[in-house]
Amino acid sequence: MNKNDKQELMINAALEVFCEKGYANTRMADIATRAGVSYGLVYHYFESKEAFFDNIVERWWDTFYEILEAEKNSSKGFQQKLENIIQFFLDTYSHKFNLLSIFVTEVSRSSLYRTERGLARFRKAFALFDEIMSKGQESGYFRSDIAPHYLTYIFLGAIEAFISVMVLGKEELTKKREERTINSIISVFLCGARAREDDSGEDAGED
Amino acid sequence: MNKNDKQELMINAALEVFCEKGYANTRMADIATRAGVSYGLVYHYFESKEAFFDNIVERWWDTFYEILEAEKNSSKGFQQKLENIIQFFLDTYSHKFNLLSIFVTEVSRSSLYRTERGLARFRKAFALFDEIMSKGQESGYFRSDIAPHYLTYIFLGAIEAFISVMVLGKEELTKKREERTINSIISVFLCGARAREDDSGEDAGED
Amino acid sequence: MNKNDKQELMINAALEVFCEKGYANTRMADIATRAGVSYGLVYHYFESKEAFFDNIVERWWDTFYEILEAEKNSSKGFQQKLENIIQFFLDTYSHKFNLLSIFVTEVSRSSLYRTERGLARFRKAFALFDEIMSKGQESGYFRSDIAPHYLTYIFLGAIEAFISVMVLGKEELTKKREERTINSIISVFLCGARAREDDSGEDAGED
Amino acid sequence: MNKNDKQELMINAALEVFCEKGYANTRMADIATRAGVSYGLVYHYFESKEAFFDNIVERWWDTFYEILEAEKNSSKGFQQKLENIIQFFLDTYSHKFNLLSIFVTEVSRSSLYRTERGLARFRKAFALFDEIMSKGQESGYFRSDIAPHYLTYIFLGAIEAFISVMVLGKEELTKKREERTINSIISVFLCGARAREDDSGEDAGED
DNA sequence: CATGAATGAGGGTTCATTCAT
DNA sequence: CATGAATGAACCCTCATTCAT
Repeated sequence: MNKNDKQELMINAALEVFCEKGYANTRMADIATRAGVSYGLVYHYFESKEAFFDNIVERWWDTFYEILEAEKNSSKGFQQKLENIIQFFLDTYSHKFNLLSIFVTEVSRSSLYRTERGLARFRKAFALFDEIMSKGQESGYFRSDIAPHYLTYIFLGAIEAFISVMVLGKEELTKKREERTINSIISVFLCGARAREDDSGEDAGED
Repeated sequence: MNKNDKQELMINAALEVFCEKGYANTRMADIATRAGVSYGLVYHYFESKEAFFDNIVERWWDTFYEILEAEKNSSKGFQQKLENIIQFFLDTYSHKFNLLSIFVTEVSRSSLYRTERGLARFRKAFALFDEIMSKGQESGYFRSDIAPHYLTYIFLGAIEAFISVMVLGKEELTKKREERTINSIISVFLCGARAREDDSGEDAGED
Repeated sequence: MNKNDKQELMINAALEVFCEKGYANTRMADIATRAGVSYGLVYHYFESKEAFFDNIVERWWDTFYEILEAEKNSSKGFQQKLENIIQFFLDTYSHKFNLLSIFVTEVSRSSLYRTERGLARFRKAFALFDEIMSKGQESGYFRSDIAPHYLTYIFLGAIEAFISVMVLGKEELTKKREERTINSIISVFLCGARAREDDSGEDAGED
Repeated sequence: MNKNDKQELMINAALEVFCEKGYANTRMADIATRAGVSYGLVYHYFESKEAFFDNIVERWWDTFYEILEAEKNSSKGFQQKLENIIQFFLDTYSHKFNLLSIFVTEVSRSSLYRTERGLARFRKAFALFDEIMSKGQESGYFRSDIAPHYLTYIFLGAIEAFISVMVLGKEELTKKREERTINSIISVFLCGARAREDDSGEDAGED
């Protein structure tokens, strides 16, 4: 078993334990035990508990930045971009539940995020998102009477609420539910929650 | 100084310290020192650190339930109800910043609330909100093709995002900003983020 | 309610609580609560927890000294003296269970009995007992080839074993059991546990 | 220094400190200091203060059970069995004074042993002893008109009284004193404290 | 690299005792 | 006398981190 294998083992163990018990209630010993490695070995790979946690969290942010960057630069329509971003969260929920759970329950709370570094991560994500929103406004797709970062708050806040509820309830995510989630967020975000004159219950079509 | 005064002193001290350092990094001694009382006295009034924190958190929930209950039963229009709820958060931000900050960074989504009791509090709030949304659908105000709790998620998620950003940035809340926040959330939630046919880009400055 | 009433209330409460929970696990607050008096009042009557306990224990010793003194000076036969002493323990078991229980489970163990004062109490009781045994030897009733304090140890040790078992088992003490206990101890102490030549399985207790 | 050495070091330190100060007045720090190890190491080997103490106490009981079992099964005469048991206590007094002292002052009759587990240990010892006494009765060696467990109480009570006095007085145990102790207990237990007809230190009828 | 024994600063909690009212 | 709020020294236990092997 080489270096990377062990490290991977520990990271997966950490994801599990941090997710189950939360950062504060997780002991380094728990991670070592779960990973099936010796106690002290954890410190060969990770500087400290905080650094370990940070390492994990950073992976989340990097993938998030990546998707945002990709969507920002993609030539797809704006609705598609937004759908893709929601889909990213749903995929993460399905395939990396622990990671997303940690993000939802620990990240904004962690003392890590009382640091300048933590805040910077949020800002970076928001900034990327703002660019998408701005472009959408410039292109005439989004209304321009709302500041782009306000649009960001509303859209991301909505996603986070859905994800939080799912995570806290450990709810199963079916294909059907995925669709409903995406459609609901997209439809309300784009067209609003008001009943329309001609409302007949149809879907929000666009692009 | 009577019993309630001392208790109030401690609660205010706790609000400050929990807000500044977070639950995990707050020592009971910090609270006692900040309150200007002796170490042991804290335990005269509060069973334990957790019970103390819970006591504080419960106050938040109770005021939240209260406003939700009030709006649910009020005969005002639905837009007004939603505006009042946002206003409640903004008022809390202005006048009870510490409390709201604790809610945002420690309670909402926190692993502290993986307990049945914590989840029950969320459920109760969501249930109250769902009733408002359902009524709005029944009355034809809100569109009916979206599940009422989905509307809840989107609306509350949006608010929470705004509040979180404000809290993390310790941003000052001017009257003007209050208005813009309310208008943005309400407007997007009700009418959507899409540019309208007759949209001419006016209104609501960015910044 | 006058001073002595309150004091009596507290002493009875203390007997109960010390007996139930042991010295170390008894809080002054427990005693006050049990006695139905206010927290601080205990300190008007008793210097400290240790002094309180000591006060209670002293009562035990004083009654014990009294009976020993009485039996020492009585003109009754030696067997009768011994029976009376056993009877004293059994009566105390019946009527002052808590007191005897505390003696059995706490006194020899207490840090109070690592003090010179505590040891002095034991010595005083042993000294009184030794006098009885010595007189019995002088009078030819007890064998003289065993040091009188050795006789004391054996006799008191036997009693204490019976009492300890009863206390730990919270066993009920019937009249019949009292008799059997007295007869057994007396009979074995006086005549030994060996089967006698003419042993035919008859009851314990000569005379 | 290997694992067992350290553990042994701590156990010996604990025996000393528990013996000197009693369970309640012993701090884990005392044990660590006495053993010359760091504070935290104690918890590396022992779950808790109580578990540590229990571990020590269990060793006592196990050696006691062992000797009782051995004597129960031995083919020696009953007097020899009883002598061996007394000898066991005296040997323990000489070579493991701390252990015996802890047993006498902290365990036997202690409220620590109000637990079912503690009582079970007593019962097991008594049961083993009862078997010896019963066999002695069946074989015609002991009188049969006394319940075997009553014989047990008297014999063990006598031993415990001797040991307690020795422990509390920290008395030195010479070979001569050992003999006298054994002879006294055995002689009185088997033959009684009454002066015999043919006693040459005799007489003076009484009663 | 790997192991797990060793360290020790902290922090929550208890509770005997004091004291103002 | 009575009350119970107030004090603060202990003390158990945890656990991140270090280090000898």
